[in-house]
Amino acid sequence: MTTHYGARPTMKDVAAHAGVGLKTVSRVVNGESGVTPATAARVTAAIGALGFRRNDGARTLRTGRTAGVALLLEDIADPFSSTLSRAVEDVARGHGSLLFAGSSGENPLRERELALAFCARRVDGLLVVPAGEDHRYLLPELAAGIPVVFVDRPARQIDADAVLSDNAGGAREGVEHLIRHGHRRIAFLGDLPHIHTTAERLRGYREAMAAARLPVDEAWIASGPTDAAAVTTAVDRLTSGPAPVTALFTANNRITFGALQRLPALVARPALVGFDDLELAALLSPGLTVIAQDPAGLGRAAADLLFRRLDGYDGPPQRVVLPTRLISRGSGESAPAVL
Amino acid sequence: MTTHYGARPTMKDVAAHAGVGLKTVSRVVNGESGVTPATAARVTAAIGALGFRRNDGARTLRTGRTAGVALLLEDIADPFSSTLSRAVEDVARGHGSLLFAGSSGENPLRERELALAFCARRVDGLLVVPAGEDHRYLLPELAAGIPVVFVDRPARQIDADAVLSDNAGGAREGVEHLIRHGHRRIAFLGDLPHIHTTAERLRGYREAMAAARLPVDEAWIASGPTDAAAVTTAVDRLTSGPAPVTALFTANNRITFGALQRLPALVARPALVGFDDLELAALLSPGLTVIAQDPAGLGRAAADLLFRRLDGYDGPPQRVVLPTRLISRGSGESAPAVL
DNA sequence: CTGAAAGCGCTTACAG
DNA sequence: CTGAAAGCGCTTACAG
Repeated sequence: MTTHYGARPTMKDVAAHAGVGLKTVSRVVNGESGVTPATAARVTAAIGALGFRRNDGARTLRTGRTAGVALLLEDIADPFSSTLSRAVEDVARGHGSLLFAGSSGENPLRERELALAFCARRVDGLLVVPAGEDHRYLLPELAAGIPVVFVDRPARQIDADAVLSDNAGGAREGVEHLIRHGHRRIAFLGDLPHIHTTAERLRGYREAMAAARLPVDEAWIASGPTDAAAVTTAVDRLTSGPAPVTALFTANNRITFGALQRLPALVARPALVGFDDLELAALLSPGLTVIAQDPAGLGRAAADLLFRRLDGYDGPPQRVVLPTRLISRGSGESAPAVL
Repeated sequence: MTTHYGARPTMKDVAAHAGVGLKTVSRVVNGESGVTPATAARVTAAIGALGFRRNDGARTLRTGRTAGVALLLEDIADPFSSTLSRAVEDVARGHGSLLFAGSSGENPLRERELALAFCARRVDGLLVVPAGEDHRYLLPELAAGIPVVFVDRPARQIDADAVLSDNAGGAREGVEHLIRHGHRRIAFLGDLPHIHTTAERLRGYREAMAAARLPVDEAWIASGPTDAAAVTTAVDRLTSGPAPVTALFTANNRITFGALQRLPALVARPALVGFDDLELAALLSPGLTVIAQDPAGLGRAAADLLFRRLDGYDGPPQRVVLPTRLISRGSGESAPAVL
């Protein structure tokens, strides 16, 4: 090892060390044909001796392809996001591509900042679980040929590829399930109302209630922050008073989690169906009934679409919708405590 | 927008459009001083008109700093990994750095492949949850001044920074807890034995047993694959026969998860303490007693150390050990069913 | 089979 | 305050 601390050998150094031209080193490094075994051996030896590693940044500058894609999530620490992320990584790997990951934290400014930083790195493509309300800032990138696929929520103000869950259909199925078990007073607990998935799931809730000709008291709809304290407050309000609800539909995993924490403290435990599965759901008593999404499927479908675009597919923006799945485990099958 | 599909405007294009020199554009883009407001305005207008975005790859080539760090995990979909990842991301963000993430899948070849790919991108630094047995392949990178910090497990065959949990101490505390509640026949269920954390946790188990002068039957130690089927088999074997164990110490979250699935099927439910916390642990019946690690703390400490190195700190390789925490919730406090 | 020249899009040093 | 030249480490297109 003759490298100095902080200095990396370049192809030029390798060429000098091996006594060949720069282009010959390039050929060996890239496995191109047309180099005699003897020459190649000299180059290989020099590479080893100097600890040379090609600078892919320089390569990118010349070839234009980064071999990297970026994934923008709400929060990588959330199980939904991390499962999706892993699926994307696996697809990217199959295409020889590395993954940049960033968490927007549901902050539109941060989303934009991250997306543009990735674009400045000239990633080959972008996968975005959007937080923002306006994605026109991506127009120059799209015009420059960087494909962008939206995941979980569609783009706003621009027409772009999107891979989504059947949010309305899933919520409808969940609420129908509660109705089928005798519930008529059913609460909807959702995330912030402007979020696309919240709106869609609420739509599914309303559709199910309407289809069963059940009136909806607007007081049954709690859409807001999803921290434990907020959910506790909402659960307490909904399950108390003269005419409490007998069932809860919790519209995402954080809300379900919050509600589960609170339920044991209640006198009459309401039935519960949650949107999104939780890992230990089957081990609770009662088991947790959910509308399960397929985060890995979303990630795969989105990444597949992105790489098809990178391979030249040039059709109009697509919208892919993946089905959800009802999993009955007990919490959603109890009859109303009060009739 | 006058950009053509697939073509990105460069500083040269902006300069021509604004009727200024290249360097003036560079100054405006980078917010350097010494440009009249009028000139700056012309440049800014040209940037907007052309949809120009600086190519950070080209910038990197000249400056040598990538403003990106890489994080190599076992599996980003695992809650431990994803929480750690988010903490690293937050620290990186504070330093203006983006994050590359990759999952090695506990495969040494894949780890090496990913690490070298990140190095070829000339990331500023590397954070590694190692899967491999020999990290000498990183020597040229370290020599070139790329700092590498190992997380959760130390490097092998090289001397490098490492941020670890107190695995032996945590396991010892968990097993002592079971002993304190009357258990004498305690099983250890671990991951593959060659993994550093497995070995350390087993060491803690043996220390606790020895300190209490309890004999250890080697048949009580099951170290191997952590899939549900393997864990089920192990649990069944350990809890049956003429002299079953009365308590289980499950040495990571996947094993705890597998054991929890199986316990309801057993006649006599053994006590259980798991290493790593699970999200719904408090809602199970009985609640799950665990030795909790601090994955976010590990990520933060490792990232802090990495950025200190990037800021010039040049001390000898450090080893940081973070404490674990016993959380009693019920499953670890039941007395032996059989005495 | 081999290599010298030009250029990718920036920044660094320098000169006006 | 402004810009022309050189160069970062590679690959592309050519020539021998």
